[in-house]
Amino acid sequence: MSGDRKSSRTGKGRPAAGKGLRSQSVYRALHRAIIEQALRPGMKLPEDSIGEELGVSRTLVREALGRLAVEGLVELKPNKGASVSYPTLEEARDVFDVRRALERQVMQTLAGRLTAAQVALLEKHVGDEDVARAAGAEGPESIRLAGEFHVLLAEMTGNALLSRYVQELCSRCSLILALYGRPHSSECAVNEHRELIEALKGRDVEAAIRLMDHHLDAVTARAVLAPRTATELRDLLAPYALSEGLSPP
Amino acid sequence: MSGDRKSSRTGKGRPAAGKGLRSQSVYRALHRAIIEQALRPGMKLPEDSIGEELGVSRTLVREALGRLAVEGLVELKPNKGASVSYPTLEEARDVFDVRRALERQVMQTLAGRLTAAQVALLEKHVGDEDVARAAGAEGPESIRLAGEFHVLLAEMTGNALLSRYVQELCSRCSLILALYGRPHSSECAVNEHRELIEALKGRDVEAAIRLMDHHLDAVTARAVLAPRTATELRDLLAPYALSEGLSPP
DNA sequence: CATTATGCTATTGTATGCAACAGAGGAAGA
DNA sequence: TCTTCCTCTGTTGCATACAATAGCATAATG
Repeated sequence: MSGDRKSSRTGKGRPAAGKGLRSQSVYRALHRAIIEQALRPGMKLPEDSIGEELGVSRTLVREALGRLAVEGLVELKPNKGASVSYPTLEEARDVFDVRRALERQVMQTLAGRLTAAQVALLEKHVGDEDVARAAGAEGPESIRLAGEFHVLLAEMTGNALLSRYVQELCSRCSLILALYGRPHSSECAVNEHRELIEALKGRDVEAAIRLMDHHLDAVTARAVLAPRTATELRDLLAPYALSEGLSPP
Repeated sequence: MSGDRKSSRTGKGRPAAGKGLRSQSVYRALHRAIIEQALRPGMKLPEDSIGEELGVSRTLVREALGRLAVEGLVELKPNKGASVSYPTLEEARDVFDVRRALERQVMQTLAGRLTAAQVALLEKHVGDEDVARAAGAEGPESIRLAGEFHVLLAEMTGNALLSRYVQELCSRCSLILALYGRPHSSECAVNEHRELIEALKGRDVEAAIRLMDHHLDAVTARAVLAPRTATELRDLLAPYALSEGLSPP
């Protein structure tokens, strides 16, 4: 009953409910820049420079930064300005926990209710994922596409709010994977996405939910989220230690 | 393991991660005004007037409105300004669906892990709810307190993000209940909250989750969310028709 | 030499000014 | 009378200007 009640087309045409035209543009530009790691975590984001670079005033940059801060992609310290978020391991786990909860809801809503067109769209998307993985190895492009698959699913529920939240969470996950992800992190994700589609075709809701749980477990496991609470510096240096053949006691 | 890992005190001390000082004040003022229905749904919110009323410039009002828009409390149409959100029934259902998913996660995290202090805090809160219901009948105050109970629970998970989302959703639910709620809508909520606390004391996670599901079902049912998809005007006029003894064909 | 005081600079916080757009109301024409 | 166009007002979109704060370098002092 709720398979595609709104605009089911998951495409671009936003519901137009937004703010100023150019403000939105700045927001999107920064968003993409962060997700694709042109702007790396921790990097400072001065209003002046950005505005100058994008040809707009501080006002619009400020507005965009504010929104990005609400969504957790940038950190905004009073009188100290904005910087690209540098999520801690704790925050990373929080994000994944919430994401699991919401994606379960997605599966519950979608299982056994996908139209043929929707299935086709999803399959086309995993095709794109395959291409991206084959071509650009597993750069930011792969991470972005993997996230978009989940956003696509969420949008198909017809629940705009659910969709917005999943999108937000996927953005943050991109950041997190970029920070803590091991090389080859999105390696087998594509196959898992195919399995998800298969599960959704059937009517076994429980199975679909379990599969999504496993998928997200796998994604989490591929990141370095396994280590127990350790001081931030340790987390930061561990990869370098390993790559140099050093082993911390 | 994640019962109270951060600041466990659910009290006031915000993590200080915010923007300008006065901007925040404007935001909070408007937020409260909306939740407590001083500003009713659909009401226009001109930047000038509000700024004048609060003694600040349009800039800060604009910033606050932007944030409120992201959180779904105000609607922001380009070149037409802001107004208090007037959620449709569809949107209301969306909100409740997402809320259910997240509050399940809350129960799962919390069941059997509450400290004595946390239990005491929760019980004190339901006490306040009782007082409010007895005194002010069931005005906005009751609705606000009912929402705060759930926020309190979410904060006890130690998951800041989960907490933020639940807070956002509860705010929207306040709006929704104010719009579509029947009289006496929060009537038995207090007892249900007590039952939730009892369930959390035990270790039966499944039972706790089921109870929360039932509670939210009940809350939803108390609103007018039952009627099937109907034209907006109809929803709007139905209560008036009933109160006048008229029955639409 | 260490330490504290102090002015400078760079960046944010806030207010205001100007241009653009939407909508209401009236005037002109059919 | 009805329609159409136009002006006119109120409000937003965006840019700029000013005030305030943080951090740093430097200098003064024990």
